[in-house]
Amino acid sequence: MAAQRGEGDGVVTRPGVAGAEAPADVRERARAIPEAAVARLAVYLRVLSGMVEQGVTTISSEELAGAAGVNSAKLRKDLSYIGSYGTRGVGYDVEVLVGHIERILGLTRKHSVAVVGIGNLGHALANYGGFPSRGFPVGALFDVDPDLTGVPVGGIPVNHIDDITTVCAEREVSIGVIATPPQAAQAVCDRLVSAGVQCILNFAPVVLQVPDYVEVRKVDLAVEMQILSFHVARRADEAAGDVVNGIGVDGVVIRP
Amino acid sequence: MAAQRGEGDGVVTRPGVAGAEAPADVRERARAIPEAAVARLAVYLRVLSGMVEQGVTTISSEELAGAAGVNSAKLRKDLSYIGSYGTRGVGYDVEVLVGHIERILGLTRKHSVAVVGIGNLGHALANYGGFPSRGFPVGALFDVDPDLTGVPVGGIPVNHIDDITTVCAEREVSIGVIATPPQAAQAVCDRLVSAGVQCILNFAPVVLQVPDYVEVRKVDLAVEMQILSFHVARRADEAAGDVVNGIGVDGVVIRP
DNA sequence: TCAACTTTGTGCAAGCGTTCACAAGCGGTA
DNA sequence: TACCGCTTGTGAACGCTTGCACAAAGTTGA
Ligand SMILES: NC(=O)c1ccc[n+]([C@@H]2O[C@H](COP(=O)([O-])OP(=O)(O)OC[C@H]3O[C@@H](n4cnc5c(N)ncnc54)[C@H](O)[C@@H]3O)[C@@H](O)[C@H]2O)c1
Ligand SMILES: NC(=O)c1ccc[n+]([C@@H]2O[C@H](COP(=O)([O-])OP(=O)(O)OC[C@H]3O[C@@H](n4cnc5c(N)ncnc54)[C@H](O)[C@@H]3O)[C@@H](O)[C@H]2O)c1
Repeated sequence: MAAQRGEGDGVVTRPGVAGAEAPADVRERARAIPEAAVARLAVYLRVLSGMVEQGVTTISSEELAGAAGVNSAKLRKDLSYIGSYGTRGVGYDVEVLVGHIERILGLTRKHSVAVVGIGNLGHALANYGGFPSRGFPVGALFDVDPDLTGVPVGGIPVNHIDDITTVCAEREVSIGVIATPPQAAQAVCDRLVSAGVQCILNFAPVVLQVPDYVEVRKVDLAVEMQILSFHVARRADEAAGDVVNGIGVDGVVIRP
Repeated sequence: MAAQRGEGDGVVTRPGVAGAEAPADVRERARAIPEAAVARLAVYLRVLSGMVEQGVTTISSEELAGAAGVNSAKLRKDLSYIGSYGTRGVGYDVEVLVGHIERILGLTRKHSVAVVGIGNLGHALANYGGFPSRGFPVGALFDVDPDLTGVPVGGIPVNHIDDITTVCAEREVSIGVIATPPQAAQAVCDRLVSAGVQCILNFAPVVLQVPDYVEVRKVDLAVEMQILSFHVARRADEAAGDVVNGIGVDGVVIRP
């Protein structure tokens, strides 16, 4: 399960075969893009979309890198994974770049999203306008609570969880979002998988067990905060330590 | 900004000095823990807390790794960053491990959280019981909307954003959560920073500019979905490609 | 047309993080 | 006590990621 990812990523591009047909080239290239670069490409896309709205037509790696908060060399390398679409001495055509990133990220088709668990968080997600506008229309909502079934949230009526298989099939759901209490998460996950959903975004603080072919990403806000907490603690320790060791005692506060 | 991190992390443990005082040892060790390991430690902590509740007293690296969804060697290495608290031939004492991870993550003190932007998402966050129970009491809520000021959400009355400096100081806020529309995010961030907040969790889809000493973590759900989308697309391409290339045509579907 | 200037795309080396594999250490047993 | 089996802790190798630095390739202006 963990092996699966390393396996897939490491093999890279079947070197010799290359050459002729463009589609194969694109395909092979897509396979070789490091996960970390994919995440950044999505960020570049967001920044570039903003640029388009501001009427910017051309942008240099330096400018885009600044706006995206990364090093320009890294940005160029990331873009090089998807092809050579820049013009030396000029920069990148914003719309062209948007098109290519969208293609690589598979955004040429819309991905219908199902939210399961229409509580506090589920309501916020269902009402959020940011998903449809970025290629992810919310296509279905599910909850176990019979009082909720039929009630429209964000314009979509809630279905009962028991209908998950048929509804997901009908509406061609490709991404499932789990926003149920942790106790229910694994069961919901299993039902999503049986319904044919292969991509899951999980907000419940539990580690989901899924078959190899299912991709799970988790968002655990408490973990995020704990990482922040670690940095605070480390910084406090550092400061304390430096004072104790007599380093930096001269009134120069380290990271004020 | 980037240089700063490498500097701090690389130096590692001033080897000779070791021995005597435990606190220095702990401090030096904390400095050397890789970011990726910190994120996983937070996950181990969550799993271990569950174990405590189930009455489990001892756990092997293999079991814990399974429950946390990682490789057992990685888990042991992660734990080794914080010290040697296992017993060979037996495993780890769950409570002891919980204590040490909490200490390393700085969870021995509570971190008061301020949520800014009490809209859809802000309401969900304010009502969420998962933060206080994991060491992050919500201490303040802010919004620009005058109709909201004074209204209690999740038991805490909303303050006006203009009072952010005084209120944050009073309540010793150490983590700021930004849940405003993207246009307002940078301004809110600046105000949080002026108010002395050094850790920020950002839900708005914008890249925040902050001074070096401020730690920002972002949660962009559309980016998460786009990463999932990439994998779907890649998988589709792979399947198509393999058929085209005549590889795997023998009816064996790759990742069905 | 040519030279000066700008910016991309990438080879390469260094740094991190992951994984393997096994010696060291502990508890239990005879 | 001496041995056995189990599990930790970690050195070392590997592979991914980052950042540097520069040739290649384009534009601009004379
Ligand atoms: N609210 C937040 O801000 C927040 C933040 C981070 C993580 N989370 C996590 O997100 C999840 C949801 O949080 P919440 O605050 O919205 O909880 P909630 O209790 O408000 O909502 C949970 C919803 O899930 C439904 N549900 C329960 N079992 C179900 C099942 N088997 N199938 C379908 N629906 C089911 C419930 O009826 C309820 O409507 C939790 O796991 C929580 O830990 C929430
Ligand atoms: N709702 C979601 O599920 C969701 C998901 C992902 C990301 N986000 C992001 O989170 C943010 C909030 O989303 P939302 O759906 O809650 O939006 P919302 O419009 O419901 O709420 C935004 C709130 O911020 C307040 N606000 C505006 N300007 C402010 C300022 N300068 N200072 C303080 N408060 C201010 C508004 O009064 C409002 O109450 C957005 O950036 C959105 O992109 C939301």
